[in-house]
Amino acid sequence: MKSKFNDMLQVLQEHITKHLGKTPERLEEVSNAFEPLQLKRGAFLLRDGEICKHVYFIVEGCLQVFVIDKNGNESTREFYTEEQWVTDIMGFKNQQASKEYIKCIEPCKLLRIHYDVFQRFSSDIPAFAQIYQQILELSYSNTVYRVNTLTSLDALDRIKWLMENKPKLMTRLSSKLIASYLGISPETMTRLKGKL
Amino acid sequence: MKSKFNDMLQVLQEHITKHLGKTPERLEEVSNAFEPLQLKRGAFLLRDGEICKHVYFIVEGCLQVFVIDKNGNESTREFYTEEQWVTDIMGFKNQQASKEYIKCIEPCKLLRIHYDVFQRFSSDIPAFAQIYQQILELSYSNTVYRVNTLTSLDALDRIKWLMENKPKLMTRLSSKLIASYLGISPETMTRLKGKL
DNA sequence: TCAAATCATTGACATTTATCAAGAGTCGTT
DNA sequence: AACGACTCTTGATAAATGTCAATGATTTGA
Repeated sequence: MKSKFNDMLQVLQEHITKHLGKTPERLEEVSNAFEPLQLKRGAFLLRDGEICKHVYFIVEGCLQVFVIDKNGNESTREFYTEEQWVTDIMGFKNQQASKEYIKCIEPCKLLRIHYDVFQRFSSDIPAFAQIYQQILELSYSNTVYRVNTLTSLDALDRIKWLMENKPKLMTRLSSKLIASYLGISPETMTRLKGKL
Repeated sequence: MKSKFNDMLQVLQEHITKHLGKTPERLEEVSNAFEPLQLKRGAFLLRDGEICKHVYFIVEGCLQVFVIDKNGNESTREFYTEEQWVTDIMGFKNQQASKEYIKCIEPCKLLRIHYDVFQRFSSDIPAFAQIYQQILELSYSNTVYRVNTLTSLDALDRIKWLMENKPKLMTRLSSKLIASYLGISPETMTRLKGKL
């Protein structure tokens, strides 16, 4: 369906324009380099050991990035939703095997750009490099906060932190997923919710 | 002492050249924008609530970046040593109050560059922007690993992880500091070391 | 080199959190 | 609408980790 694809591209274009503060040169060329992707709940974009070939832009839906520990439990590093960018950054940059999984936890509409094109745009189009750097800075900053909450807060305070800082995730996601994000078991999650 | 300052600048220049893969243009101009700094063990570069005005390059010594939790305990986000860059990235970029402390845990020789100069170089000198991006990617990647180890490993496995991945820190730092980095109490650290 | 401060270790105990199991509820798919 | 799969909750118990206190060792700065 051509019109749906165009709708998706428009979301991307507006996202880029908003973040850059102006309409960049070659916006059409850049957005046309993206490929649309519709995925069912449960589909994987990446598995442990695979090389991540794309950066994904989320038009609609929610993705979970996680690892699996020695007991087979999922530990979620991050959830990504509408108008966010997802990839395994170092695996992507160096084209090396990932240690993470990326999975759709809702039906998703995505746009993806291939490594080769990404690299070309990064060096050829300053506005593209600039957007990328902004995303990188924001991602880094989020992850820094995440480390600090994980090491300095107990389970109950981590739940409170999430409710205050990412309330939309709390309502959108299952308790089990939230628990895997906070580094606690689903049972503990249930019990602590009673103490709020 | 002029010659010591020159020695410090040379370390910086070699670091930049190595990471860029070539000697960049305007290297002298860039390195002369840095100010040398000698600090005693225990000195603070930044405290909670302050605005970080500089990016620091470590010529010699070790820095601790940490937060203080509600019980007054330090939680270390990261240690930085020779030839690494340190700042509170989002606070620096947006010139907003930091939530972290940055402290010398050894006598330190540092070079620092001021926010205004950093911004100017970032937009004027492509090689400078490129180095900055590399540092950002590496820092982000490290922090991602850190989140995954904190959520997916128990205390003993986190110690093992540190020994395998950052063995120099294990020998260089006190157990107390290591414990605050791993998110465990000093007593637990002592006990688990016996189980290795 | 010495005195003061900090650190590491150990024991006893408290607290937090995980694990296992079972039943009720919910959701998605057909 | 019904089936099956998954999720949530609760209880009982176990394991992991924290806290407090005391002692000896180590380090640091004067």
